[in-house]
Amino acid sequence: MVENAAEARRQAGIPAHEQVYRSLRESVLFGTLAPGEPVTIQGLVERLGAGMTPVREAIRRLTAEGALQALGNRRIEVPVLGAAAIEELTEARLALEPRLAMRAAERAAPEDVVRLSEIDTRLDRAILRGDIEGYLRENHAFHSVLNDVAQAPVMKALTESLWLRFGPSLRVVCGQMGTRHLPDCHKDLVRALEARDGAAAARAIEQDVAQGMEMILQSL
Amino acid sequence: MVENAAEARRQAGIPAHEQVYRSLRESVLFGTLAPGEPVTIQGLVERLGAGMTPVREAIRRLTAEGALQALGNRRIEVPVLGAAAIEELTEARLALEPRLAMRAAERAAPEDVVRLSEIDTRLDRAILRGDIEGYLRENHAFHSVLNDVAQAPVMKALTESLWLRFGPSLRVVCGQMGTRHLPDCHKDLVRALEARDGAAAARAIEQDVAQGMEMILQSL
DNA sequence: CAGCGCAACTTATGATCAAAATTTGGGGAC
DNA sequence: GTCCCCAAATTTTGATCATAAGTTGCGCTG
Repeated sequence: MVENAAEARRQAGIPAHEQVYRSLRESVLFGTLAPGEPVTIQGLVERLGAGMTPVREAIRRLTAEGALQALGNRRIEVPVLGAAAIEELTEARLALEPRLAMRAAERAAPEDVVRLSEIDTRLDRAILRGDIEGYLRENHAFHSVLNDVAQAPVMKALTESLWLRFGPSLRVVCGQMGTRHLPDCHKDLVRALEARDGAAAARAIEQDVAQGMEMILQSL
Repeated sequence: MVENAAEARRQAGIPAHEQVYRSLRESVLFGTLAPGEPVTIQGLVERLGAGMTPVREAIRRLTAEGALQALGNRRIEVPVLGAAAIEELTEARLALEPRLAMRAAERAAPEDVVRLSEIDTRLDRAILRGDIEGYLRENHAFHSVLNDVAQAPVMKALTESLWLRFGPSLRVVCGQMGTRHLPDCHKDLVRALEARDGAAAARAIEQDVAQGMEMILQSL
């Protein structure tokens, strides 16, 4: 990940701070940034070949979104979640995501259902393959598309903030336990969308959230 | 608000970007920043007597929190809320704030109740006085303390993001309608906390949210 | 009303200063 | 003589600024 300088330049038009933001965000969700890992400005400047100001802005943004945590001492790290934090995240997810699923069920067009099915297929393959990053990416994509269909940009943004918070912990859990035993209530959800059954969609997501977060909680 | 340079320097130890952030945040919640108003970096540099980098960081942070909106064209403004946005904000608030109130009721110490009562007293006085900024500040303080008592930092952060989003619109409404007819279910809430009745606390907040947001919705 | 140029603003860099962490070295205790 | 602890020096990292370079939008001219 050192040759990104050239890659970054390639995407001209997109400001550097945005590129750094996306890159860092991916690292939090799917990459190698572990809970408790320190994030330094200068480290990112070197790793991404960007200037200080864009890196700085990206870090502030991700800190505001809860993906990073500013320690008092001008130091920044990936937050370490305790049991209380995970329980709170679960409660917050249960407050928001079933509502989004319900809205999605009321608004889903057939092509949306197709898109979600395709993602779920890829997700299953990633699980069988034991591909952790693939699982994380497709799982996130599934929920992201679902929340797009809900047409609720604010609640989607809040939910994304929650995902950024438990992302690193989820990745650790997957690394420990492999991709077997992962929750997958997506089939139920797709069926609920097809049937335009909001309540069923909400229940499916509720299951998915509860199982996923329980797994994180179990592994301390 | 031009002499803030000296004032800012006085608060040494707190980084400039943090000071700019707080100042700008106050402007969004209680100040004179109206929906649709453009926010320029240079304007803030001059107004606050700060450098570009700290201003830039503060803006990114507030943009991530939804207080500001980045238009595509490198322009930033205070978001203008339509009916759909207000309805979504209402749904999001109803998803989160009653839960926080319930948690607060389960955890409130007597001194917390006292603190909230005091704020509510000042709030009533501000209403009688017709002091809009005072109302906005005390109202926010009331809910902020309540959400602190709930001991749920993540859900509190999400809720703050919602307040930042409707803050400017609420202020406009108050300017149009004065401080009469403002919702105040805080007495019910304080009683519920005293009785440690979580369900009653949730109902009180639900009322408060519904009435307040309805008022914003009514005035377009 | 199309094209052009100006003015305002944004983006990004690198330098500079300050603060925190880490290393290093010396002195004392056992 | 060895080990440990504390303090000074070094190094790493963060914060801020001044400025150069690049966009955007607006108004003006033809």
